[in-house]
Amino acid sequence: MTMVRNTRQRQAVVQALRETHTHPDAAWIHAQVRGELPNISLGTVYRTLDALVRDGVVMTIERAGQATRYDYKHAGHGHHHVVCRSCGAIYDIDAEALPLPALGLPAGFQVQDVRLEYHGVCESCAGQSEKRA
Amino acid sequence: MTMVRNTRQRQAVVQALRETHTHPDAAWIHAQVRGELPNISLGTVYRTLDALVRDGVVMTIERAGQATRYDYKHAGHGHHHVVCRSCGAIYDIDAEALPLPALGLPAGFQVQDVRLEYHGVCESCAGQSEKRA
DNA sequence: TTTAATGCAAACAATTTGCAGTAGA
DNA sequence: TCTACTGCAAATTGTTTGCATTAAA
Repeated sequence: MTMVRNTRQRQAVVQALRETHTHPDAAWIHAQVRGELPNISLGTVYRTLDALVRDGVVMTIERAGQATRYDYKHAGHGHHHVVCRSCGAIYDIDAEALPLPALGLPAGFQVQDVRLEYHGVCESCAGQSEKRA
Repeated sequence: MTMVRNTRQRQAVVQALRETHTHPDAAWIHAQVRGELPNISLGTVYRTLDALVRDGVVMTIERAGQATRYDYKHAGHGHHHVVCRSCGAIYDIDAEALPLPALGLPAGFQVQDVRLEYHGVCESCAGQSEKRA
């Protein structure tokens, strides 16, 4: 019943995510996609990204106040994230072994996404005491 | 040189965090602490929480758009979080073995916090298709 | 045709910030 | 005393939403 439409906007957002190896935010994706669809709205980008997250195609790195960063789940490339709290840089760590669903989950809980994040300060930020990003 | 003062506001925030076993947000903590310090501002609560996170005393569960939830790191109680994307409920999972810092971190990166989160839908939300929280 | 998805703009909500006054050390 | 911290209020900023319109199926 819930029918999903394969719109050009959705295609463009997915393509933009596939093509980058960074961890872009909604505004970056919006700017990117505008190259092809000049009238696409930021609202649509957000709605599309939400749908992709629900579908499990994309995962997020979320920080209070900061813009959410999106990460297309390329097949086979399981990885975790290293987040610099100072400059906001995000690095990938290949997931040798995924810390898959533990025992002890609440009864009936359906896991959609497992995220392992290392938060801290990157080398250059540790050197100088830099500002936020 | 950077001197930290042990103010009553800071004490009250820490105490409030210690006393609860939930994962409160800044507004809840603010309301709580007002019992003792009626004039404490929400801004101060935020600044204090930021400091506690920097000190490694408190960790956060962050969700875009949603209020950040704070979690006092009780000694010995290593645990991970299970987050319901629908109702926002947060459950704890005891950390049998902490997935400690992996090999493969960027050179010079100083890890301050490791977080393992299971995102998905809790049992009751899965039953009905409920709304966000 | 049918209705999910869009663009636009306004609305929201969480968080941050500037500044003058307060209170730890 | 000295200056980190506070309260207040205004300002930011990421994200969401209502609604009339458009375009997939």
